[in-house]
Amino acid sequence: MSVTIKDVAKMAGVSISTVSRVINNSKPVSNDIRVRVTEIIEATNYVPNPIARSLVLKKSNFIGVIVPDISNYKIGEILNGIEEIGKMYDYDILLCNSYGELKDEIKYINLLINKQVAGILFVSWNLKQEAVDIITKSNIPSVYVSKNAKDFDVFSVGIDHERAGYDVGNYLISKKNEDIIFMSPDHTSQTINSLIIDGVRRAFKESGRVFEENKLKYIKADTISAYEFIMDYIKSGQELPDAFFATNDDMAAGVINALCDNNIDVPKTVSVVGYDNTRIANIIRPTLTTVEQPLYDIGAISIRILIKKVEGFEMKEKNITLPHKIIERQSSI
Amino acid sequence: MSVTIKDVAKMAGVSISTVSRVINNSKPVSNDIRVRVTEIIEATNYVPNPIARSLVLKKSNFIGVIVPDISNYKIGEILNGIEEIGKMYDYDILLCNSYGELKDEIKYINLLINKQVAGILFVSWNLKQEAVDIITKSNIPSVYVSKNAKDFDVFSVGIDHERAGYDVGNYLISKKNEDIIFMSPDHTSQTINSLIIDGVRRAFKESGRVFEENKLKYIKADTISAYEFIMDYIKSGQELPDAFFATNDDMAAGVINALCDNNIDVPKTVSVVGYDNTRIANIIRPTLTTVEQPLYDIGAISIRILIKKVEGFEMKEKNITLPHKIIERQSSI
DNA sequence: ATGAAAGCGCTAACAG
DNA sequence: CTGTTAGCGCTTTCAT
Repeated sequence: MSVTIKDVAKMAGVSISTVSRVINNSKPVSNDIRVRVTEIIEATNYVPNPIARSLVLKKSNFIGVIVPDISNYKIGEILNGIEEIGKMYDYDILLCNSYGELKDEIKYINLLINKQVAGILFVSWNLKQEAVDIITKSNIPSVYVSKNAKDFDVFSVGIDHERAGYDVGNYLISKKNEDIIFMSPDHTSQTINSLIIDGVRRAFKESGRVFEENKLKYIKADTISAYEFIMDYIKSGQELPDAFFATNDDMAAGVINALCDNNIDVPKTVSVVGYDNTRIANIIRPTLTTVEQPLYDIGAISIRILIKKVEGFEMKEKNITLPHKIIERQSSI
Repeated sequence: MSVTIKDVAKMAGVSISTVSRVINNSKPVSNDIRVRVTEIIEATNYVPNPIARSLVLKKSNFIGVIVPDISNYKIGEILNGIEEIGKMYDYDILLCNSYGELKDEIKYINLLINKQVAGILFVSWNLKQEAVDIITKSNIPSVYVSKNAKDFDVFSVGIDHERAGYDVGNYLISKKNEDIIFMSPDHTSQTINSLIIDGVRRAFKESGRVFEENKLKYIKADTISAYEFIMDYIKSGQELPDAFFATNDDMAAGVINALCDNNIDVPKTVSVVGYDNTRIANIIRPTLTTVEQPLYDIGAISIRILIKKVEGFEMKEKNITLPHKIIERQSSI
């Protein structure tokens, strides 16, 4: 059915080795033969069978990408970068969705190793030693995207969440907010959220403030939960703080909605700051001050590094930190 | 390095064909041998090399998925369904992002054919004959997800946008909205948007109303453009309609924001209805009445059908239409 | 510079 | 039921 190297060889009146040589430029071939073979390749639309090639080379041009949730906005942006740059360098993306479960992460790592992917790009909410170990042992080049990747001896790309938290802390302080309430979905260490809060703590410390632990509230990471938290807060009759800082935009949106539903002026009475700069930040009223991460670039750079590693370049820098940015909008003053 | 079928055969003291037979259950094998081989396979952690298998079978267990935009919310949800069900049946997803460009769609189709994927799942905003032709000619099983897939002789999964538009039309009419303005991003035929509007037209016709073409406004499909359209509309002093229907939630959000910024009560003065039921619909105030599509299911069912085709089942129904639903929220009354 | 031949790991006749 | 053998399409020694 489709044309093979044999067909090309026959048509050109040469051996298949010669055809292989002109395809891969692996050994000198006399000029007239090279031209003839090339012509035939073009005429027949011949494309080498990548599977056969993989079999003998023991290496595919697949890059296995494991992500924790395809439909997540942030992951989607990162994947856009990965896919675009990957294709640019002629690598194909083998996509695995782990749903953030270590069990599935490991399952997919093994699957990718078995498929002899050229490289593994591992995106995780929370990197675990076990996953790193399996990948490392396989000797397959790998790059990690995870907020805690720097805790491991691996190549990684990301932003400095502690620093971002620090920046938000300083921003809030500079705006003369005395009483600030922090909303974060969890208190286990090593999550993005706790890194952000760590940064805030540092900002507080540096400006001689005390970070009161009871100002840190653990709320589920969605709009509804944040909304209800604020409703309860108001109902309880406690005094409002000068500002709320939620570690993701969804929560911040819930805060704004609850405040507005109680006719509390945002930002005049209370400022609200989010994190992630999702589409919602621009749509909600008042629009949301938040922290932007270069998601597309995280994807693009991580795969670029991975491909360099795959192709044998020595990389010096192991951890690439990309810049974040506070986007100031209407919700803070 | 890794253990092959040869190693297993040697260890079991049988031929490689026998090992192959127990792996694939392709031919009867005596029980004791089967047990012995199985034990060795487990002990050695042997996994057949999928590349070698693909080479001889001329067929991989990859399913090529071409999507128009990974980071798009709707695509992400569909991909979730595709990935999850695909993995469940042991197929791997080869992801290609076409950015909706026919040129790239074709490039990736050819790439997937060359990779000998087992099947192609083609997701497109707007299916073109040329793409269909190439896939069809390759004889690779395929399933399409595109609002205009039904215009071609292919297997497809989706919702009936015309019918959804019809339902929205009837919904709006039943709510006693006399004057309605429709906002849609384009007027080229065969887009989702025009299908929706076609449905509205039918609803109008059936209830004896005239669909006035000047009530249909072509606006760019983003929040800002819709916002500005409404601002201009109000500034121009024209009378407000009873309702706005935008063919996506982002636009509807812009409408709501503009209306609210002008102190126009939604829904008491004007109702607003969107389309897609994105996260924004629940976050914006007032929350948005909109049309929900079963995105995850579209992905899940389309790949399920594709896999059945790949595995040789005869499918009778070519076009699967999944149910949509109007989600009534605060923005309409 | 070129060709013949071996072999990557596996499946599928074919023979027994 | 089991083993032998011939490839799948390609790369890569090893000769020439």
